[in-house]
Amino acid sequence: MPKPASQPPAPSPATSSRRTPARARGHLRQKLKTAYRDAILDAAEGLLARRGFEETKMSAVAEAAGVATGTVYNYFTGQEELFEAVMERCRDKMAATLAPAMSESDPMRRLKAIVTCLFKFVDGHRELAMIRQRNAARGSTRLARHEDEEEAVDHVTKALIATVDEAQQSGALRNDIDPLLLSGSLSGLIEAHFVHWLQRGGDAPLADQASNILKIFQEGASTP
Amino acid sequence: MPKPASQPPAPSPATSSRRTPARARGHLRQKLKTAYRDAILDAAEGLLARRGFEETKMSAVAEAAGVATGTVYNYFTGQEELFEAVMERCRDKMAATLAPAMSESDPMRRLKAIVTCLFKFVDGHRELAMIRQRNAARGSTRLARHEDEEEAVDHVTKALIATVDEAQQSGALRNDIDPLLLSGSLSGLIEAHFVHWLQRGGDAPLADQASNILKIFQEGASTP
Amino acid sequence: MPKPASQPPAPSPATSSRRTPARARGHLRQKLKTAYRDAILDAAEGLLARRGFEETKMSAVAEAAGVATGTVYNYFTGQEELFEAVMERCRDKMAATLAPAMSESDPMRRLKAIVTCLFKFVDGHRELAMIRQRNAARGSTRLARHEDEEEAVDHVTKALIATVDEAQQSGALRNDIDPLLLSGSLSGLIEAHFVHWLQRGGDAPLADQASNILKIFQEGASTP
Amino acid sequence: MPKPASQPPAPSPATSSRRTPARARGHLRQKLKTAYRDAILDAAEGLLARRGFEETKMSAVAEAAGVATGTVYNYFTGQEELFEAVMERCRDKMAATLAPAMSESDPMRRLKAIVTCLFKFVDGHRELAMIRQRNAARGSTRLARHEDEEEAVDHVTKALIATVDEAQQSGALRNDIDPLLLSGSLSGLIEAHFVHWLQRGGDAPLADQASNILKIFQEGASTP
DNA sequence: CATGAATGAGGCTTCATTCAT
DNA sequence: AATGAATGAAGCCTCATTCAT
Repeated sequence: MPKPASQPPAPSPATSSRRTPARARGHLRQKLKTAYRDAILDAAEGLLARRGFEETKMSAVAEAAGVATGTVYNYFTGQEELFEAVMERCRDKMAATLAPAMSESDPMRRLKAIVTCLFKFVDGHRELAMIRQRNAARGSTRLARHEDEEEAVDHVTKALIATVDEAQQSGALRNDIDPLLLSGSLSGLIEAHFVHWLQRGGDAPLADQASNILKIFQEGASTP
Repeated sequence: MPKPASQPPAPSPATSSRRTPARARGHLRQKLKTAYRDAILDAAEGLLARRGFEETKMSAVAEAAGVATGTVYNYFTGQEELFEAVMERCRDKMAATLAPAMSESDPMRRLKAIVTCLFKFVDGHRELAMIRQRNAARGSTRLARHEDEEEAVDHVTKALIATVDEAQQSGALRNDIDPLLLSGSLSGLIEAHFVHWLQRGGDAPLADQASNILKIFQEGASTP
Repeated sequence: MPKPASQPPAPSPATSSRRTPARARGHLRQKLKTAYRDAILDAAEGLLARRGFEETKMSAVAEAAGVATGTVYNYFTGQEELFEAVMERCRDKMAATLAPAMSESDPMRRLKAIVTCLFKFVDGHRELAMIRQRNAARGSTRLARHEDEEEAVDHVTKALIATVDEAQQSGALRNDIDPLLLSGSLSGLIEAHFVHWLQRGGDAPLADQASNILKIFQEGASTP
Repeated sequence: MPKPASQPPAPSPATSSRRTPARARGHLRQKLKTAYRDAILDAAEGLLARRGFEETKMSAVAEAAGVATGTVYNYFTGQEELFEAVMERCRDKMAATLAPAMSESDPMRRLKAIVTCLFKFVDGHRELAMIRQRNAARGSTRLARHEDEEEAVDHVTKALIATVDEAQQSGALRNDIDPLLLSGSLSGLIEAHFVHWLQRGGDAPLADQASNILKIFQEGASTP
């Protein structure tokens, strides 16, 4: 509706020359901008998860988002920034997902809560989860490439490390292993379950397996 | 060094184009071909490990191998086949490395032998190992991509699965977990150690940590 | 400042959409239109002088003018017409600047007056002057491009040609040289002084040098 | 002729396995490379002169040179380097053209020789000359842009400045004018003649007009 | 009309592959 | 066969222009 000629209330005479109040229009614009931005991010996220970083062309992202190629560049300066934004949003969502788990005070229970949260997240955001996994690989290779660059460790990884460390100090976990290595081991177990789940088709809910992981992690694989 | 071909005596310049009997020449040819092929594979392997799949250009491979770009295409039909050949050779070397471990009859001892062999291999072929890790990530994403394609599971992975299965049946490992998941967990632990080792700079010998892994795998991380 | 439009009294919010009688409103409209148009031209002029033709983007012009990109297209059909309009306005201003000089009847005095006017103009409108110089180069190359296109010779150039011609016929200037070439020579001298002035930083008033130019033009560079 | 099977002289048995002697082949390659490079430079030169810097697309250069787009990038890293190379070759040719004039010891005669050389050059290389002129404009605008950048003054300009300076010190040219301004004035005169010549169609030989220029420069335009 | 984001044609550049020598 | 330059398809990005609000 471009021209609602009658302005019944006309709240403020000063702005009466504008058909739509500036504030409302700005709000609309803002919403539209966010919608576009999100659509692009969503499209990129899906493609990144499905095809990987190198196979994700800007034009494909634009098409998937239902916009023109140039539009993408109105929201992101370039490919790198777009992908980075996807990763960041991914990290943010993961961090948000993790938040409730972090309030658990007992370290072992917190570990379990973390894993449960993670898997709940994966159940709801398979694509994001796949990106995260890819990026983990990317991360470790980058590490090999520029061994001195920034750490950029995942929020989740950090949480695991801290919690494992705490559990070791509280005597709940064995003390004869570098906490970094131990938390890495837990990460490896988590990823193994994730991969296993993917290979199974990703149908069954993953969250149920959190206790499985911790069972293995805590008790080991030997016959009890 | 693509040209180790020794030129025997070369009796007379006039007949030099037919110095060698046909059979011997064929043999020489064969050797030369193999030498070229290997040089190219070696170069590709190094670059793949160092720069990754997407950053490894055919011209760079050629240069690193000391041949012309076109030559690469005399030995491989294209980039994909070349990289595939590198991966295959990598898998073969891994399989060969694994062979002695497989002769161990007791499954638990065999598991430890496998891990030890793996880490010995990594100590000696860091580049190959890095490729393998990269490819693992690649593999799992590919899996997602063409979920119905070839299995292409690693020899090592197969060995682990079979051995874990055997150990479960012999009662050495807990029976309440899918053998695929259990062996995947072991793989995850192995990779976690590998990554940890990479992050530490990859200096210390990795083989020493085989027992560490199995300790965690068997006993778990809880305080004994 | 595209909006100098003073809003008279604005008697009642309810009738605010019809504050002004139609004729007055038309007048206002006209003024507003001109104000916008001028703002855009001014912005374009500044950017053209500063960044050059190829580096001057429509969006930058709009921003500098304080309007939206699309608005520019309400006043000019496109980039070419806008730039052409800038050039035309530039030519017009030059012509206006030149007017007083043209009333001088003696050709030699008129030449000096023209040069003086030119330099006064440059002193006051450095940007326009720079555009004019740029366009001179552009012009001569365009000439080469579509050798048959419009003449589009500058008003100043025309004035110089006519005056030089007159001076030749009056015997004040040598007759053995094509008047076009002779006036071109004077133009060249003028431009040389302008460039020299630019390279010196463009600080000192340029108008003082008018007599220098005419000295060289009339007497030549040899020791008197 | 790819396979001249008979190698009559066979100078050195060691290289007999190569059909074509390495040196000869290298020579051929070198020649071909130079031919390509020159073809590209020539094409770029023509387009730069005809269409200008901003209108000269890489693909057009390639097409004009009769090569594929990518080929251009085998010889120049990018557009900037290509254009720079054209300009450099242009400068070099100009410098070479100027060389004989510089051996003249008397400054006034040298000035005339320089102008004559310049015009001879223009007669033979109209395109290069046009590029030079464009670049002069470009140069002076660049100057305005980054007023502090490198000087990058033309060899010709330098020669003129030095010679004019010398002529002033020898008393042949008036001393009451900044030598830079005086040589600039001469440059302006030269360019004016060049432009005039272009506008006349560039048919008549330009070199004949060298004396005209110096006449004006030395004696001025007033009736003698 | 003003707005300013969407559009998409078009430019520059890269690199896997081919091919004449 | 080896060579290495030529090729051109394809990707990223810019920016003049359009158009819904």
